[in-house]
Amino acid sequence: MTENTSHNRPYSGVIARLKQAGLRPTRQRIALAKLLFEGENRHVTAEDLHAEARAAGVSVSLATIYNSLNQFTEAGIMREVVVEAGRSYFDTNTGNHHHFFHEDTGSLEDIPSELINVSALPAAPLGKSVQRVDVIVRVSADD
Amino acid sequence: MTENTSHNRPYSGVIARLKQAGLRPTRQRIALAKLLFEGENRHVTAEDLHAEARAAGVSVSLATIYNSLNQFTEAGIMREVVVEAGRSYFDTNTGNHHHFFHEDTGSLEDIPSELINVSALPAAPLGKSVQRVDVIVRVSADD
DNA sequence: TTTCTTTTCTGGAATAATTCTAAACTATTG
DNA sequence: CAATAGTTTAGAATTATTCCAGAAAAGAAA
Repeated sequence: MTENTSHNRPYSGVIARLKQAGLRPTRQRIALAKLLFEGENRHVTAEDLHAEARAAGVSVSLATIYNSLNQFTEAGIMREVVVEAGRSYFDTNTGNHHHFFHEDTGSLEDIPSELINVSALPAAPLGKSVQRVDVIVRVSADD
Repeated sequence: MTENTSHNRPYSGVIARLKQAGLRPTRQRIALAKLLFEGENRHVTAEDLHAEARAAGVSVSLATIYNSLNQFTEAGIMREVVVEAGRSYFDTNTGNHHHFFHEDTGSLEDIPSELINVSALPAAPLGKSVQRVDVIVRVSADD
């Protein structure tokens, strides 16, 4: 019987996940998916992931890192978080939540959505619908 | 008496405003400040403002646009809004408020802070303080 | 004014993040 | 296994922004 939880699990779990997302489980996508999805949720930039892959002995081009992160995002198994002009972060947590952005270290930290209460949203303009509400709490070392 | 149009006023408010911000009122800063601060609040990119300046017959280099927007932001008379990786918006409204981001047109719209209620914020991590809370409501045309 | 000092402006080069391209490669299907 | 459709790759191209070093302009002083 095949295990099918989203926890740590063998090789095949990541493959199933890619297939379900409509992506061919290639050598490089499998390697990247393992780095990203086996373990805790994470926030990475393309460069981060590239360095990590190389450190893990996986040979993947930077172009493929970008392709994969974008495909994972389109497929809904990751999401993009924009906090700084000129750099994109990708988040493996696709559930409803928000972020602390540590301005001094450039790192992100999840805030569970229950902890933030966004209410009384004005209606979306006519003919438009709300895609998502992002709350970014910017923190930095005290003055 | 001299003319008193907003286009041709030697002592328009912008000069005072620049001085108060600790910035020398130079020809190009005055021209840009007039475009930005005389009238309604606005959201511009560097390219937007550059095009607008040229259209208004003001000759300013793009480097100066970037310098000025960054200086205005540092001086606290504008603020930067990050909604899309790879593009910076600058907002003349420095008060407490939030934004609709129209994903299809790439434009921003203010949401008065009274209309959004962000509560129960988790405490900022130790030794850090909250710089700002940004709420971005992403909207796009209905499917 | 005239001169001096300091700040600002500018075009072009430099940088950084990301996307594009076209050829080489690989997974899947028959 | 061979055909074909999808994927990867290195490097070129693109985009947004910053850097640079000389030229111009602003403020202060004489």
